[in-house]
Order: sequence, then C-alpha cells, then structure tokens
Amino acid sequence: MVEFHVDRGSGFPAYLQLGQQVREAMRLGWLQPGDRLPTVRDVVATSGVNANTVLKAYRELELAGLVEARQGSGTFVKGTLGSAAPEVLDPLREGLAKWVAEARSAGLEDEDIYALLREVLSGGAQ
Amino acid sequence: MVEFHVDRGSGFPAYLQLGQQVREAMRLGWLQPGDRLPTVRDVVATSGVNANTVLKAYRELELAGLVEARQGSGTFVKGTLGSAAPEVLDPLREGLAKWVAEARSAGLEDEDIYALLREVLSGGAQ
Amino acid sequence: MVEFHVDRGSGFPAYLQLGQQVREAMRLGWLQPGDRLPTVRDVVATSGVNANTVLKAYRELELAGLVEARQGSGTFVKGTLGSAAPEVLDPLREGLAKWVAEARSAGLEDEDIYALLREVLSGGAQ
Amino acid sequence: MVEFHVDRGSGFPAYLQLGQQVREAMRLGWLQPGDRLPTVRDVVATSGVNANTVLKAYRELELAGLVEARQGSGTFVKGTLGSAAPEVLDPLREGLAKWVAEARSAGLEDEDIYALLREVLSGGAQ
DNA sequence: GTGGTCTAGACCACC
DNA sequence: GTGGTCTAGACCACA
Repeated sequence: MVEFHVDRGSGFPAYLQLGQQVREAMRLGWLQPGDRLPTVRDVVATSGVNANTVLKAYRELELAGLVEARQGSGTFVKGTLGSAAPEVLDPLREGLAKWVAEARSAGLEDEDIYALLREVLSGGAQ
Repeated sequence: MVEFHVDRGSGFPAYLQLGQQVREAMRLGWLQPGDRLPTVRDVVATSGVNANTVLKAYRELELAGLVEARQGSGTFVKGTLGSAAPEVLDPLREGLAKWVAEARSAGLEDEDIYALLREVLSGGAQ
Repeated sequence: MVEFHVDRGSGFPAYLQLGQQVREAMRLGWLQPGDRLPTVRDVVATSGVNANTVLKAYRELELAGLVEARQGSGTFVKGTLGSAAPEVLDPLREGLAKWVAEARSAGLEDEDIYALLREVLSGGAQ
Repeated sequence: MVEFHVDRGSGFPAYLQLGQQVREAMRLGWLQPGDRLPTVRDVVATSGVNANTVLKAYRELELAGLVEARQGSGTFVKGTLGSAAPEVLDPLREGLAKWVAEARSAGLEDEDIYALLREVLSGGAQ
C-alpha cells in the first residue's frame, strides 16, 4: 500500500506532490494496474491534506488515463508507466544505492546528489 | 554563465524554479562566491518570465544569504552551498554517469531514474 | 462577448453547463481562436456561480486543448470545434428556424422538439 | 419497449438520464399511459446501473405524477407529456429528418446541430 | 462509505 | 487585476 507524504510550505503544490507520488509508485512497480489507490479519506487522514486537494490530484491522474475512479468503490490504477520489470530494476537499485553510499560518505547532501543527477541526465553543462 | 530554463505550465512556480536553479549551480560549482548572476533583464529575455518574478527569486536568495544585490552593478553570489570540492565531485559524477548509462540501456526513462533515486535516498521502502 | 447562463437546481453540474456553453459558442463561431473568455470574476458576477466552479470549467477546457489560461491576462480560445463556416451555417439556421416555427405552431413544446431531434439524430427507433 | 442507455463518466447523474429517457419516450409516444416500464432488474442488467439508482429515478417520476408503481406488478405510465399526436408528429419528424440530412451533408456534427437548435430555440443571439 | 459537486473565502503567482 | 491553490465543510450520487 502506498502512503503519501506531503510537504506543505515548500511552495510545491500539494496536489502535484500527490500526483507525482502516484506516478513514481507506478514506475517502481508499487502500484500495478488494478490496484486500488488509498481512498480520499485515507489520504486526508494520512497526509493532513484537504479532501478536495486529493480529489484534484486523482482527477488529473484520471484525465491522464492512469487511474479510473469508480463511484462507491474507489480509485483504481488503469494504465502503466515505465516499462521496467523488477528483475531489471533490482540490480540497478542496488548499484545506485552503492553509489549513494559513496557520495554520502564523501560529504554530499541529498540536494547535492539531486543536483548531480540532474546535471548528468541533462547531458553535462547544458 | 548560468542560463535559466523555466517550465511554465508545469504548476511549479516560476520563481521557485529560478531559485532552485541558482542553488543547484552553486552546489555544482558553476556559481562561485563573487560570481555575478545574470541580470534581471537577461533572465527575462532568456526565459520569458516577467521581471517581477525574477526579482522575487533574487530577493529570496538574498534573504537566504546566498547572494547579494549591489545597486547598479548586479547580483553576486555571496555564500556557499554544498561542501563538495571539484576533486570530490568529479569522480562521483563519473561514477553516476556510468550508472545512468547502464540504467538507460536497460530501458529506464529519466522519470524512472528520478523515482529510483528518491526511493534509495529515502531509505528503501520508505 | 459570450454570456453564461447557469441553471442551478437542475441537477446538471454547473461546471459542465459552463463548459458546454463555451463549446457551443465555439461551434457557432461566437468564440474564435484568440478570443478571450469572460474573466472568472465576470462569470461569477454574471451567473452567480462560485469562482472555483468557473475555474474548474476553464481548467477542463484547457486540458481538452480548447483554451489557454495566461496568468495575469485571461483565458483565451486556442483550438477550434466544429468546422462549419458562417456561409454554411446561416442558411441551415434559417431552415431550422422555419421548421421550429412549424413545430411550435403545431403545439410542440421545446422539450418535444429536443426529443424529436434526439430521435432523428440517433437514427429512428434505436 | 424502451431501453435505457446510461452514459457513465459524462458527469451527468445517472438517475437524471433515466428520468429524461422516460420523459422523452412519453413525448414521442413510445410510452403510453398504461404501458409498463422496464423492471428495475431489467434496467440494472441493461444499463449497468445500480438498482438504487433506478429506484430513485422511478420514484422521482412517480412524484412528478408521470408513473405509478404497483406493488408486485411493476411501474406503469400514468400521465402524459407533450400534446403531440402521431398524425402531427410524423410529418414534423420527416421535415426534421430532411433538414438533418442537409446539415450533415454540409459537414455538421451532431454537436453542431444541437448547438444550432439551442440557438434557434432560445431566440437567436440570446 | 465511496467519489464528486459546490460554496465561501483566504492567500499566492504573475502581468 | 488576472488565473490558481488550498482549505473547511455541506451536501449529493452511487454501490
């Protein structure tokens, strides 16, 4: 089961954070087609966000074709995102974890790590 | 010289994007204490954002003690962010680039990679 | 300029009524690409609907690619809907008006007329 | 026999769709006083809607004096709607069908046609 | 009890 | 002054 964590006061809209977390869970295989998302009320209880904010996040996922809301029964994962199978992801995750350990022991903070990744992904100096 | 890229319509506030990009450039050593930030006018021309938005971003960086506005001459980097020296960053960047190459050849998209990193940084299953 | 009329208490969601009216105005050529929709505040004043309801309608039109919201300046028609040129529409409208006059003088109410049209469009008995 | 078609996900409440379809069938003479409506069970099977939703639709029609529920035997049309006799309706239907054929061959979509009719019924520019 | 609609109002981002 | 975000809470449609 996915649990959401909303960082309020970061300026980052709460409904976007929720949407992103669903997308990431789908990419990582935590959410598979047919799985039910936490109910709106669950998310409200868990994350402290208002119900309408959750609804908005779910509605946008629905419009994106990723989930499907069924009145009275819940919201369900419909589409897929990211093609990576666990057999592929697991060794990569392991390799990345090793690299992260190195980076941290060299004194890098998480923000440094994100910055480095963005640099590398965007192909150097950009 | 740093060049800003603002993604409008992503829901992510423009002034936060600018601030984040300055911070990342500082972390990666692209911006060093004493360096001058692009002028507001430059950023407007480059990114299509309104001047007030740029001013707001710079003002917040100044309040954070990271930059200093000098009337008539521009805005200059004052503080530092991230403790990593180039001698430390370079081999890490290289290691990361190698891992990214692997991940991509395994079919992962950039979003998959970000998701994996977030997972690893947050300590596994979260 | 388009003016909205929202029928509250019909059970028909207000935001759908607004969306439909924009779409119809586009079909009839009352709204052309580049035209500005009434501001959210205008609609609130005109129709008595809440601002968020209007925003929701406009956001859905934007997601459908029909309009574009520009912060600080308004919401503008972007796409097109219905290919009918005025030269084509005008004679048809005239013919229809004539038929409507007949139907009404035969005692039909508007609801009868809608029912008839729906029957004819759906191809008879269906 | 009337057959219901409920469009879920249109935002239009299912019970209103059912009610409207009964009303239209009455206006067009498909349902006459004394006729029996489909059983709730039939509608559930046909339209995929929940039984309570059908019951709610029938209850509202009953409150409007249009139908009458007889315990154990079904729901029957009681009142009338629309004053048009078949001798009146048929030629009008024919005239409308001719107009619709014209409109379609001019490239109009059904939505265009509905928009035009609404415009004409509401008396022009509204 | 599920998702959905609407409201009223505060506050923010942007021009 | 423009659109947008978020909240709190009432109420509805549906299973």
